Amino acid sequence: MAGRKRVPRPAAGITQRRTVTAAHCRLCGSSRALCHGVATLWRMSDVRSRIAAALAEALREIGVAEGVDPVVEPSARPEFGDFSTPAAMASAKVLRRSTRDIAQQLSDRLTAANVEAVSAWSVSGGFVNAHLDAATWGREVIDAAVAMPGIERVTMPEGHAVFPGKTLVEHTATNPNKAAHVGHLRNACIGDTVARVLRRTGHTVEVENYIDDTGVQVADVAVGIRDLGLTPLDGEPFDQFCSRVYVEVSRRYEHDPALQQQRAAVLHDIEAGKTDTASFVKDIARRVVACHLATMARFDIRYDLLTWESDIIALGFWRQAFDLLRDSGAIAHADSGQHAGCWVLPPESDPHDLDSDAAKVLVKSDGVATYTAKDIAYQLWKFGMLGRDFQYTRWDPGDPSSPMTTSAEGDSADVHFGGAQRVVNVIDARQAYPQRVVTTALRRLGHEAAADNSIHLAYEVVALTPAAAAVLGVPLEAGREMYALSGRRGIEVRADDLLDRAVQRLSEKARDADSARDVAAGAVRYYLLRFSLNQIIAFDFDEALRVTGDTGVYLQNAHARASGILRKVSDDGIAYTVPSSLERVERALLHRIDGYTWALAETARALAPSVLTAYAFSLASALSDFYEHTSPIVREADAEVRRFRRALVAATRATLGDALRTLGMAAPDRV
RNA sequence: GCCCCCGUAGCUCAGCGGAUAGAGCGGCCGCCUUCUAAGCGGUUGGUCGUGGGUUCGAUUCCUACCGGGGGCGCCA
Repeated sequence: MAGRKRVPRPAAGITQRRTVTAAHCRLCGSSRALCHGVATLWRMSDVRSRIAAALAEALREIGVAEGVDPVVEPSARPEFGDFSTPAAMASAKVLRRSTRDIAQQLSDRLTAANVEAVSAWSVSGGFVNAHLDAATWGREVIDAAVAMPGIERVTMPEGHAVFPGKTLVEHTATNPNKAAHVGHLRNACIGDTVARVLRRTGHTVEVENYIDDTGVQVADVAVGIRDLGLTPLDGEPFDQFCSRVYVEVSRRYEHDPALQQQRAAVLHDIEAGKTDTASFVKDIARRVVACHLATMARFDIRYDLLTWESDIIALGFWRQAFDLLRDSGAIAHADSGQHAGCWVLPPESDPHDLDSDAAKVLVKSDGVATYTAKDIAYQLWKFGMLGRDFQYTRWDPGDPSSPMTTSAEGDSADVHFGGAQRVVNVIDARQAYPQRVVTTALRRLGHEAAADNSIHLAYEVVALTPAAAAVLGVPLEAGREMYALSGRRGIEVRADDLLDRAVQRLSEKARDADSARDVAAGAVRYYLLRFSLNQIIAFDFDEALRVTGDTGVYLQNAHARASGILRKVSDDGIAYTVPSSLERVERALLHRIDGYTWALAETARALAPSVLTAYAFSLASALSDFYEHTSPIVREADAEVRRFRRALVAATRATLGDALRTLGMAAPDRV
């Protein structure tokens, strides 16, 4: 590459289409050769993108475009300016010249580039720093933020691409045999937030909730109700009743192993298509799913489609997948060895070793397909590679806002699901191995792109601190730091109960019941989202229900505070101007607002909700800092200052509101 | 045995190659006749598990250990 091609710098606000030039796609991670047609819509409306583009050009001019990334970051400290780049230090090595000379050279070229809203460049300690013209930059940031609520998608900044085609997100997938607990809720909050973030950044998204209504867990409950005659207590919600049955049946298995034959009989009846047993089990599952949907709706979590495992079986999806796998040689029948009589998928390391410990049995010697087998069929369907489709009906025909649901019968030619180009499965980290088997199967079938775009969005579990375990009456063991949740043993914090407790806590100070409910749901969501995905959440009641500091309550309160200011300070209808000299807290707040699209883009790229929670907290903190360290706007005598600060608060409110809604939280104007 | 995750302040966690390692909670001291004190300021508190290595630069990347958790089923 000549490295001389001039890239025209578009004026602010101009939208351009261009192809990503990095060696690897930042979205899918594959090399450019494998990543087909990913294009990015970028708008040079933010200074940071403009600086990065100008820097890239400057690096080309000094001949290091290949070896040095045009990294531009917010300056570590205000005295270093507004944005800084360490590119000179990296260039020094390539050019074998002094950092200081190169920094000065870059600074000179950047000065000559006349980047809009940059007033000066400086060099300090190897960094080249941009100093912004507050009046120009501030107006840009505020205007973009205030306009944001009206635009359908937030524009991705420089270097961030939108994945083309449909992304299918599967989450929740709680077994339909018990009430959802806080672990299931973590899954649902992650999945729901990822879907919201992708939609907000311009992606096409479909959300599915997989219902395992043919597994052992629901069979356990069927045994408890049908064979043991367990009945609900007066007023006991059906999902909680099932939780109790599940624990009771599991307890009885230990004393009465013969009881497990009852479960085997139930599973056998389902497999054989014996309709009275199947409909009995399906009825249990339906009623529990109704409870799960109600629970999740309290957190504003909804689905486009409920996918029933029984439909995958009834419609012969596995049979179809099996034929594809067998005909392609991806799986083979083991005639001898430890897997004799089974159809197995050989390990990644050796596509022919049927006897390996790492080989995965997909069809047991009794002819029954394993769970992972059905998951392969489902994954193929998700990518539209099965050549078959479900029938669909409305979950609640009387409620158009209820999800669609798969069905084995009926006629629904007008609706279509699946056929995605990318699949995100939100499943806890313990299931990494079977998820890997699924992608291996796709690869063996020759579906390389689908395998590459099959994302197991793994997250660690929620566990109990000793304090939380004690609250639940779990016997403590000396030196033990974590206690696992277990629906089977009844060790759990139910999602509904946790929310009830949060509502109760907030009712003390909330203006009314609706407000307490909204803020409580947001607070619980925030708590479950703020940990990075590979961190086990050490669940603690005091921490989860806390209302001060780094909490959802603080964020929502900050939004209400901004709304309150806007109510009190009337808009006089005269256009604001940004002063050329800003207060420390004003500049800091503008920087946080300016950083929103970057935080959102990074969240979408990494599929990491905690990036967005951390951003939202930093924005709310910046607002508090501003609020506490400037005099009340409502009493501000200088009309220009008043108009500017009002606009600044309006921009903050718009941005924080957008962030909260993208996190699935309410953005209340009063609390 | 092999694989994955975690180890940063008393506690819970951010920080995914750049400038003096941050936040919340807890402790201590302050601030409500001022747009919501669910707030703010100050203070206390860290050999970033340990040893090597790569680099101009490492909490961040590599490697070997140590400690904790999880996974390696003809369960889901």
